Amino acid sequence: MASRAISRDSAVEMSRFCASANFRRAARVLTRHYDAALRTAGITATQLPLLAAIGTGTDASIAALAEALDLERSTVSRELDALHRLGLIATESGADRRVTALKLTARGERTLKAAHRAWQGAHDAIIKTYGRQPYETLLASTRELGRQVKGLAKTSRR
Amino acid sequence: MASRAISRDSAVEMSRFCASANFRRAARVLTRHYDAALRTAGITATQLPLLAAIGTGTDASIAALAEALDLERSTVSRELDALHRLGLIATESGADRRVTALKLTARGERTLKAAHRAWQGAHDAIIKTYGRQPYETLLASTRELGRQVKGLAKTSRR
DNA sequence: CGTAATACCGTGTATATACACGTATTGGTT
DNA sequence: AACCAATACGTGTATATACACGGTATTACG
Repeated sequence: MASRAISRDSAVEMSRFCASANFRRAARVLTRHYDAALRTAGITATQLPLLAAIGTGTDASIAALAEALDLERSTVSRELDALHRLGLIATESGADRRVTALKLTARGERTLKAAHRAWQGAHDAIIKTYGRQPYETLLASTRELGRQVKGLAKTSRR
Repeated sequence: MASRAISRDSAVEMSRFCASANFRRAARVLTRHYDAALRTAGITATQLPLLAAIGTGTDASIAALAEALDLERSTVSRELDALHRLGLIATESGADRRVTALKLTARGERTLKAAHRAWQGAHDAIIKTYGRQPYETLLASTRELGRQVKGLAKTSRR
């Protein structure tokens, strides 16, 4: 039947070219790779970007982290709960009592260092296989795509 | 303090170059983009690849889908539960009574068609902004990275 | 044949993520 | 000073994802 065939072609097209599907898939594979390496440090591949962002020393509020990482604020909120339970971060409330100022604890600093060693190994393995230059190109392109798609949402919302 | 500065540098390095962090982030942005478009079709950007894979007509078992999409079998299992509850797929058990043979229902076919229209809009918006050729290059590179990282896991497991 | 290895699958549990909604705080207007 | 819009945050609820574990069916092989 023709209609069945058309449906099949659409299915194949989406399977091959869907950006969401393909990037999610790559993200899953990569996350497993880093998770395996980070297990020794006691954190996950999802927690690392948050810990690292706080570790950069730049003023970190929940909203700022959400913006920097393209995460929902509520998601950041819950991730930070986990890091807090692990004793890796501390919260302070400054002048503006709405904002939660975040910083690493001593334990958080140590964990971040251990995580960096583990991360480096996982990273090097990828670079060795895929090549440094191609990797940097791919990373830059991926960032650019993200920026543009994010822009689409903003303009279409008007 | 030197140690503090080193920690900060590591943090910046990981924030910028971590493949997991960067690809997850892109995936989040992309998923929101497609989710918004797919809402009219009544499915999510995560369900679409599964529905599409089943819709290609190729023999689909849970293990086969997991392999094709780099998903855990248990995750596929639960996703399919959702699609089943929505009345979009049907399960049959064939000769080998271990495997669950999957196919779309009539409603599933209709939903897949509607989803394709919505998907096409979201896809076109991306292509128009990012460019067809660059997009295809980026997609191919992303797939290749995924393949290689997956390979790393296999060899290191020996 | 019968048993051991293997393959397919579901459930328990934990983390990751989003959206909708409500609450508290702040800054500017009248 | 009273008020209101904007800002920063948390909770409720649902989906997405993984790993560990256990159960059932199939295959391989001695």
